Amino acid sequence: MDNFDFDKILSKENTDGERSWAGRSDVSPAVIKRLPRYFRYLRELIRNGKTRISSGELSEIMHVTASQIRQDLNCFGGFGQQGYGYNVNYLYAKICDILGVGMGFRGIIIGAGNLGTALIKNPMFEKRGVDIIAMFDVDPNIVGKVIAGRIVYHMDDLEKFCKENRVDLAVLTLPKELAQDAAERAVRLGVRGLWNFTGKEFYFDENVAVENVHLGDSLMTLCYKLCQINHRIGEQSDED
Amino acid sequence: MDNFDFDKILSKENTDGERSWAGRSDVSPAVIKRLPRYFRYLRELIRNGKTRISSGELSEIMHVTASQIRQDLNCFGGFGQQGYGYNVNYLYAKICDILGVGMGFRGIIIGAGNLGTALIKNPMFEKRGVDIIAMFDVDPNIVGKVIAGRIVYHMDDLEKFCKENRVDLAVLTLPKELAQDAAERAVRLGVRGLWNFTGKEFYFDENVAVENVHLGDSLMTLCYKLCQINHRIGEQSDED
DNA sequence: TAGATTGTTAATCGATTAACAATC
DNA sequence: TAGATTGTTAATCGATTAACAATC
Repeated sequence: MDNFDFDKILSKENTDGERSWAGRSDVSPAVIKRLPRYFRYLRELIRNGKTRISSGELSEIMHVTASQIRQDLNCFGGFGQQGYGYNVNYLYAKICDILGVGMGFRGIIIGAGNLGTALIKNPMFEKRGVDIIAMFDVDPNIVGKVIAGRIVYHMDDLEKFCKENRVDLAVLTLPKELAQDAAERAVRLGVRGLWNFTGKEFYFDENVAVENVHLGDSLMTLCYKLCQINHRIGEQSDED
Repeated sequence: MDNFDFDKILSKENTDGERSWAGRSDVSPAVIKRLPRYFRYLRELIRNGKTRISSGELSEIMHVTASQIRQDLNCFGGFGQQGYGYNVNYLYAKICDILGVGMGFRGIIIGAGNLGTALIKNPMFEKRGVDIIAMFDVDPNIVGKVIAGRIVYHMDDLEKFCKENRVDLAVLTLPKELAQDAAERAVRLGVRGLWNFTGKEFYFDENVAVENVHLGDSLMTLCYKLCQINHRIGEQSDED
């Protein structure tokens, strides 16, 4: 059950013969932002052998309203069936289609330090159908190594590599100071997606997709919540 | 200029004598989510020696509307001055206060693998005033080591450590399978904040702050954007 | 058919933007 | 004073929730 073949679900009857939603949607950002979470929970359901689910049931598991789930899923057409609910496999296949899982995107990781290594060792990429085909670094102690099956090339070979291999996206896990240069080189070589962990925020033109990840922002949100809790608890004990 | 003393700004006239906002605010989630970004940009301005800024100028740098900036900053009272703009140091100090920078939160990292190591080697924690005082792991090859100045203890010593040291938050960078147990133990020991990278989503009671980080969601958002771009570009060449 | 559950509309709620009076 | 820029209100926009008719 644990090594469930998710790819099979994508290549089966669930997708055959139907027009793909990939890239076509004109859906609100709020909905799009929630889709990856549906993806995760649907995989979990599939792994647990669940084949059908109602919006009510899913709402309990995911801690959102059933109304929102129905509204969200309906943006892309009727995935469900009245009186029955949703077919889990079918729904999973649809969401994968919308999000580009199965598009066969290929990526490279620039910066093979701890963060780059942590990411490549995580099954995250495979699960989402992204194939990381190489890593790059400048450190002579790292260049030439093989990490999780990927060769670490020297940054000097970036141009050569990108000309010989189609690269759709680059994961930027290198130091901030080198980030701008690396990003610009990658984009010049035709890379259209940047997953950016460097802390710098990049703004390219509309033909380059950028995801700026700021872990520090998340840490601050946690600290904010901690303040709220501490404050509330402090107040309570004041009242004693 | 690069090793600017940000702490000095927090301890100076900017905070003295005024009632702290920490924990007191009743502000919309949308605003709170944006504050860490202001924090980053304000630091950048300070590092560049800028002492005053208008909402218009900041809006250009941050790619948001000036109106939103004024609205956001006003949730906490008048930080600015008509005809002048905002004092950068003062604004920085205020936002730090709201977000709990300077509260002296202390944390531990549970899981000293590549991700835990990547995080501790990043200046992120210091910048936000969070003091990571120890790391924990179960791997005998890692336990006993010192990473970025922090001793890696065995998980068996978690109880002992938490009883001898106040621990406000725990960073969970350990494998999914061990996550639930580690989280519950930490909470039982009085830890009130969990920065959770394990992929599992935790729901504790209202007295435990949890930030569930899902890097895969961010990767999927990138893939979605890539699909959109590919689709648009594909359409254009169809029209030729 | 009866029961269940979606699809979809309408109502509510919240967040963003625009505009300008207040004021430094 | 004149110019600049905030603070704040009102208008717009978008997202969420509630409700129920359609339908499996």
